[in-house]
Order: sequence, then structure tokens, then C-alpha cells
Amino acid sequence: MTENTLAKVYDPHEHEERLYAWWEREGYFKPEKQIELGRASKDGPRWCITMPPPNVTGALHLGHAMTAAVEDLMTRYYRMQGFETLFLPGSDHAGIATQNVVERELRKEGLTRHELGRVAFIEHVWEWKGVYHNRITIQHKRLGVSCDWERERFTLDEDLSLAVRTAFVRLFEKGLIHRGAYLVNWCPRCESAISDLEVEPEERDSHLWHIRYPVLTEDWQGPQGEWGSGEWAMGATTFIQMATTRPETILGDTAVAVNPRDARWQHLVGRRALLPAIERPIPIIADDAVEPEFGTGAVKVTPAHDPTDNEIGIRHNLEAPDVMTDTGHMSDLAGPYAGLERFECRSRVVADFEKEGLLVKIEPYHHAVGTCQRCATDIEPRISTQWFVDVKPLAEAAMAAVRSGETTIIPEREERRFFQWMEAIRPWCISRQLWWGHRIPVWYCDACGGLTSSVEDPATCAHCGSAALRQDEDVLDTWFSSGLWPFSTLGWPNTDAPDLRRFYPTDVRETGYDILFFWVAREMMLGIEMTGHSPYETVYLHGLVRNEAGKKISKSMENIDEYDPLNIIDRYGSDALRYTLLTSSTPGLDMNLDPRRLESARNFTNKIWQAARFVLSNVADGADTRIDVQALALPDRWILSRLAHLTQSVTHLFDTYQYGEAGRQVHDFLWGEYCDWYIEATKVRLYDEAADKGTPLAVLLHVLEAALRLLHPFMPYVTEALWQALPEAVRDGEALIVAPWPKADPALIDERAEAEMGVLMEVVRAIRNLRAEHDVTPGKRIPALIAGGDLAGVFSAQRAEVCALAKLDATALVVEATLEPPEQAATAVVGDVVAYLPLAGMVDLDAERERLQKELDDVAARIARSEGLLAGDFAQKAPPPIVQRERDRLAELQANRAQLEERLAGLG
RNA sequence: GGGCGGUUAGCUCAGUUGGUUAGAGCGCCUCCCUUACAAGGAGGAGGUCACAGGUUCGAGUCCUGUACCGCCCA
Repeated sequence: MTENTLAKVYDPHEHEERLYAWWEREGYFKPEKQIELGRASKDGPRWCITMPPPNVTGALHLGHAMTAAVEDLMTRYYRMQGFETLFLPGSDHAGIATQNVVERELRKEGLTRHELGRVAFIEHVWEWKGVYHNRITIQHKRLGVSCDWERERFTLDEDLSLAVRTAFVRLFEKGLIHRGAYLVNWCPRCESAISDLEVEPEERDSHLWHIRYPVLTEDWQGPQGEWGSGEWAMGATTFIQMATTRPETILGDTAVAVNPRDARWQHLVGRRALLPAIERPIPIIADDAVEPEFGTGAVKVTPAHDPTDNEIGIRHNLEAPDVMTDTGHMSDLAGPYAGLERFECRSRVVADFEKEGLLVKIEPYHHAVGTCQRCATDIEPRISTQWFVDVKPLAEAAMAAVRSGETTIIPEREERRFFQWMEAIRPWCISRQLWWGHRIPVWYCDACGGLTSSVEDPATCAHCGSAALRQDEDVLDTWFSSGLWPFSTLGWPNTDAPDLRRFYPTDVRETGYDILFFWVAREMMLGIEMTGHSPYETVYLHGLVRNEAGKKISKSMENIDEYDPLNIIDRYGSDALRYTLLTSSTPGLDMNLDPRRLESARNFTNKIWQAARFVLSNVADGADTRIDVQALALPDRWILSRLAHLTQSVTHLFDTYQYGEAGRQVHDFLWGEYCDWYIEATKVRLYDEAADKGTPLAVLLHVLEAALRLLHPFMPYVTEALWQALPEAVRDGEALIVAPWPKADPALIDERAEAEMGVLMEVVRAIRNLRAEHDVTPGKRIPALIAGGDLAGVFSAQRAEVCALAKLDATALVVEATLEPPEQAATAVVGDVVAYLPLAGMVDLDAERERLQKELDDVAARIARSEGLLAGDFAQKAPPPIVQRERDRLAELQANRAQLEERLAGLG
């Protein structure tokens, strides 16, 4: 029984949610179901991908839609290929990002997290998580992702938290994690340290303040008046001048440095300057890090607030006073400025320097300032006690895995970026002064001061046995838990977990190239360290999605709703969005999402729908849908051969990650060959009472069915909806999602049929062209004569099709090998075949001669080119098949020329 | 400062071992509501593939340099 009453137009809303619910209900997303259906085997190959867990910070945007589309495409392909397939979904708690948005919400109510307290605040965050987690799940389902929801994970789940603790404790016990006071990137808004990667440089127009410090000399031993009185530096005779972009850090200076080879300052090296305001005597030192070309060649050294200065400080054993607080205010060490906000302090310092005659000049200056990736606040480099992972040895192992080919990164150039970053890797600051996240599993002993790190909460100190333990207040960097994702989600640290045994190492990590370092690098390092295996075989990096004008789509855009995946799906359908994302770009390159492409993809879904509607409307209940190879006509053999070629090509493209090209090929086949030519050609037989309808119908069904399978990973919904409507006899199985991937049947490849049909199509096009040129009414049947030469038999056999396609009058069509051309006729020449349209009274013979002459000139020029090519080095040096192709081409052109000349001669 | 990517039709983009006259969608022009489809059909116009050299029988594709746009790292 077939459902041959498809709606007049494809409406995604009628099918998408219904089909998704059905797939999910039937369990098709689960590997167990494949086994149950006999579509995969426990001993056979398996394929696994873990979904990059989206942040529960907010809703999904188009970048996530891209991720979902590519991953689901892969998943559906391998599932159909008979791999036991697992696409494992989940989400990420995203410590700093989520905490920030919840804090922002609280601020609207005039509350801070501190007022709320840790426990109540965390409850708030869980509420937020609940809302967005749900939203994200709905979005993913609308996108059609075929992941196993029963295996869904969240980074704060109990078992994943166990994985985090286990990993931490292992690194700790191995001595790869340590706590210490180092210069870190501090966000005064988040009141937390962040990693190097979370700092975003922002270009800015600012100033360079040129200042000078008095040097202590025999004449001047110290200030003459109060700081700010205008008499502070009175009497000083020697100054050392330098420039700074951050005057507020002057208060933390502990030296002035010059380059040892800088002759200008040699006389002062070894002496001491007096730090203004603070009145701290600071040494004038020589260090190679100072660039003599910059400014005066002297620089102030603030070891606690600048990376370069910090290194100088270490080399020269300088003090490193931290003149700021967690919130970016000046600390008690900032003397008269203590308590001021850092930028307020900056203006006061500058004003006071001016008053004291120590401000030389102010210059405009353009430079980059580090800002917090999450809240855009200016980052304060600051010495702080934090936890660090010494990732150097892990990075070595990760690089080795890529070098050996255990893991391949696509596109290849990203591999070089990976190495560049890995080679320059620095200790990873993993502690965050946040509340939302995995608490660091370290306990401090009040009795002996020792540290205990443990997977289980310890009752007593590992060193002295005291029960006076306090757990570290801080939480871990989110990426620490994300870095365990490919195996923590599969059951690690339980190495006997069935999923871990079956699906690890996984096959692919698919994500945007922008988080190669943040995440992929960490997964590689932690994966190898924890499991001994690189977590996946392939890293496939897609580009970023931008709007049609090339702007990065961000939440601050005015028309951001236009780019919400759900809105796009509502307007165009999920299949259209997926197809567009998958075929509009090339791996690793950014994509401008153009609504016109979405529209054309939507039109494509409808086109397939219409084609299927046509086919199904012609299928009688219980019809024999088997193909009788003996009964195949030329168009049948042609489309079957084209399908076989398409299947080979698309499969190869999938296996080499060329998804865009694969999608375009299926599109071109369905629209440009199946619909435009094959369906039209079959109408002759389908509408002819006397004809064999069974053969074209069987072929129509068979080709459509196979093409739906090839298209399914791109457009899961429309393909499944149509597949379900096909007669059961042409389908294998209960659902397209678990149907086998098509195999090309070599027996159906028929090069001769393709060539013959190719000429036939060319002749039809040429006739249509002539008709248009001579303004023949489109539907009007006109007489024609075809001199088919060697292909006369083909044209005779297909005369009904030729008439239908070119709108010829069947009663007046003459087909012969050669024939006497009519006088008054327009002529089309395709190789050896000539078609004459005796358009009585409509052909201006002079114009016709002119037209043919132009065509002849064109052909002659191409012959000359081809002959020249074959006479030169080409014939010797080019590969034989290429040369042969050129010879064939020349032969065809020559036949073409002969026919044109003959016709021109006939016209006198 | 170092590295990478892009520059192809009016617009948005494909073009993977170098091989016909460089493709698609949209837009544009002419015609058509033909019994799958006007979200459609038929025909057409439109490109010295950023620029300059080079390698090669042959270059959009490989090499060198230049310009502009963008990204990453320091």
C-alpha cells in the first residue's frame, strides 16, 4: 500500500517534529537498536563522536547549528554504512561564563553573589542551567541531531565530577600540578584569575606618559616637601626619564632598567632613583630585555604587574609589591593612593606628577590592552597564588600523536597552528576564584599545613592525620573538565565501562577552528595522559558562521533573532538550514550565511517532494517494482548509470571529508538529471496506454529511493518523509535513518548509454535553442528532420522522447541516417547529428547563413586550437588518456564542421 | 614583529593528485499558469579567476613577489 497522496507543497512543519519524535521513540539513535535490527554487529566496526558540549550559558546560535549539522551528517553516514554508531550528546557548565550571566541577572535586582552567599548563588545558577539546558535540547532536536539522548552527559554530573577529581589527583600525585605565586591574568570584574587564552587583546587609542624620577645624588638626598605640594622634587638635579602606558603601576615599581649596551644611561647604572609618591629608593639596573630604541631607553620595572617586568624582577631579585586588590582598587601598598579605583588612581598620579614637575609630556599612543574574554574588563596582570598544570610533557605527547598520524587534523594547515601553539606552551593556570564549577580536590591541614589531594573527600590529613582540614575554596577552569570529555562521558575512570571499551578512542572531534587551543589541545593532552590513547583519530575543524555581509554573528547584533537557528528553521525548514550550512562553504573557511541560499535549499526540498509526488501518483497499488534489465530503454540505462557514478563519487567524497561537494552532486543529479531529463523522458511511456509502464516506474522508484538515501545525511527530514511514502518493496527496512548506504552496481554502469543520451540531450537543447531564437511558441508542436548518422537508430528508438522533450510534431518527424535537407529550415548541428526545423516562412535564409557561418567560424577556431595542441609537445608529453580525449574531441569538432559546411553549401 | 587565510559573474559562494569553451544559487533579459513542481519550466546575457613575474606541452589550480581585506600568535 502506498501513500500516493502527498501534499501539494512540502511543509517542513508537518513532518520534522513528528519524524524526530518517531525516530527517538523507536530508538534509532541508539547503537543497541542497530544491533537489534541486524544493521551493525558487536564484532563489526564502530564509529563514535562526542558532541562538543554547548555552554548552558545561553541558547545555541548558528555556530552550534553548523557543528550539529556536520556531526549529524557524519553520524548518519556511518550509521547507514553499518558501523555501530554512537553520537553522544551533552553540555558544559561553563564556569566563568555562566556565573557571569547569572551575576548580571542578579545585578538587575540589585544583588551580588556575595550578598546571596555561595550555596544560594549556586542554586540560582542551577535554575539558569535548567532553563537553557532545556532550550538547547529543543534546539538540537529541531536541528535533527541523531544522538543518543539516554547517554547525555553534563560536566557537573556525579560521574563526570569523579573523572575530574581522578584526573586532578593523578596529575597532582605525578607532580604535574602545583600551587604557587606567579604573575597571572586577573579579571577585577570576575575577581578571578583566567588563563592566557581567555585574554583578548583590544586595540585602543591611549597615551604614553613620559615621566621622570629623581636620582638620589650627593646634592639631593630626598624630598623637600610633601608629595603633591609641588615641592617634592625641589632641588633634585639628576633625573632618569622614561615612558609608561599605565601610570598607576608606578606605585609598584622596584627598579628602573636600561639596556647594558645603552651608552646614554651607563653613568646611572648602579645608582638609585627615588620612587615618587612612595619614596622608595629603587635601583637603576641593566637588563638585556630593555629595548634601547623604545622611548628614552629607560623603563620602569613593576614586577607584580607586568610580564616582562616580572622576568626582570626575577633575574635581579627585586621585590614585587602588589599594589592592587582583587577588585582592581589600589592596595595598602599604594601609599597615598590606597583605596582608589585603578583608573581613578591613574589620573591622580598623572596630575600629581605634573604638579611636581615630573611629567615631561603626554603623547597619543595606540596599543593593545588585554581584556577579559567573558566580561571585556581590562585584565590586570598580577601576582597571585594559583594552581598550575605543567603541561609541557603532555604537550610533547600530543604533538607526537599528531606527528605519528595517530590523530589527523583537517584542514592540514591547522596542524601547523597546533604545533606552533604546543611548542610555546606555558603552565596552565587551572584555578578560578569562582563558585560555579568543580571544587579543587585539595585540602589544607590546619595542624601541619600539609596538602591532601584525594578523589574521595578525606577525613584526615594525609601527613599528620589531623581532622582539621579545609578544602580549597576555588574551582577548576572549565576546560579542565571539558578536556576529559571524550572519555569521561564514556565511563572513565572505570576502564571496564562497556561504552569506554567499545567506543574509545573515538573517531572524530568536530568543532570550530577557534577553539583548537582552548579545547582540542587540552583534550589531546589529557586524553593521552589519562588513557594512553589520543582521544580521536580525526579532528575536523569547520569555519565560523557570519552573516551575509561577513559580520560575525554575535548576541549584540540588532537583528540577532534573524540568525537564531529556530527562527531560520521556522522559516525555511531544518533541512534547508542544514543543507545550506553543509554546502555553502569549504572546511576551515568562514561562511557568510546568505538567506538566498537558505531559500534555494528550501526550494530544493520542495523540488524533491514534487518529483516524488509525480512518481508516486503513477504507482499503482501492488505494482511490480522490480527492474527487468532486459527491458531497459536508453533513458533508463542512462539514469541508472548516472546513479551508479553518483553513488561512487558521493561515497568517495564522504570518505574524504568533502561533504560540500557531495551535497552539491546529489542536488545536481536530482534536479538537473533526474527531474529535468529522466522524469520528463518517462512521461512518454507513462502517458502511453500501450507502453510498458512497469520499467520506467521501477527505475523511477529505484533511483529516487537510492538518491534519498544519498541525501539523507544532509536533509534527514524530507528524505525520511518521502522514503516512508515509497512502496515497501523498493525499500530495505523500516526507516531511512537505519537503511543501508547505497552501493554502486558496476553492472549498471553504461558508458555507451551515457554518451548516446548525452548527444540526444544536446540535440534537444539545440532544437529548443532554435525555437527560442525563432520565437516559436513554447508549446507548439513543430515538424523536424534529424539526420542521425551512426546514431540514427538511437533517435529512431527514442523518437517519442525526442518529440516530447523538444516539442516536435510526432507525425512529422523524420529520422534517417542521412537525408536531403529542406530548403527553408533552421539547422542545429551536434557532432555528426544534424537537426532541421522547417519553419515555413519563419526562417530568414540570410540570417540563417550568417548564424551557421558564425558557428562554423567558432568550430574552425577550436579545431585550429586542438590541431595546434596535438601537433606540438602536448602529444608527446601529456598523459595518453588526456591526449586521446583531445583526439576524440577533435574528431567530433571535425564532424561538426563537415556538417556545417555541407549545410551552408546547401543553402547556396 | 611572526604566521595563516581570502581576493573567481552584479551579489553570496563552489571549483582536492595542473588537463575541453571556469560552475551554482540569487539577481538581470525573453517567453511560458504544458495534467510533479510559478518555492516552477524553456532559452539567454554576464567573468583577461586581485595584480606582476616564473615553472610547465598546458596554470583559477604549483612557485616568487606586490596590493587590499580578515584571522591567529607575540
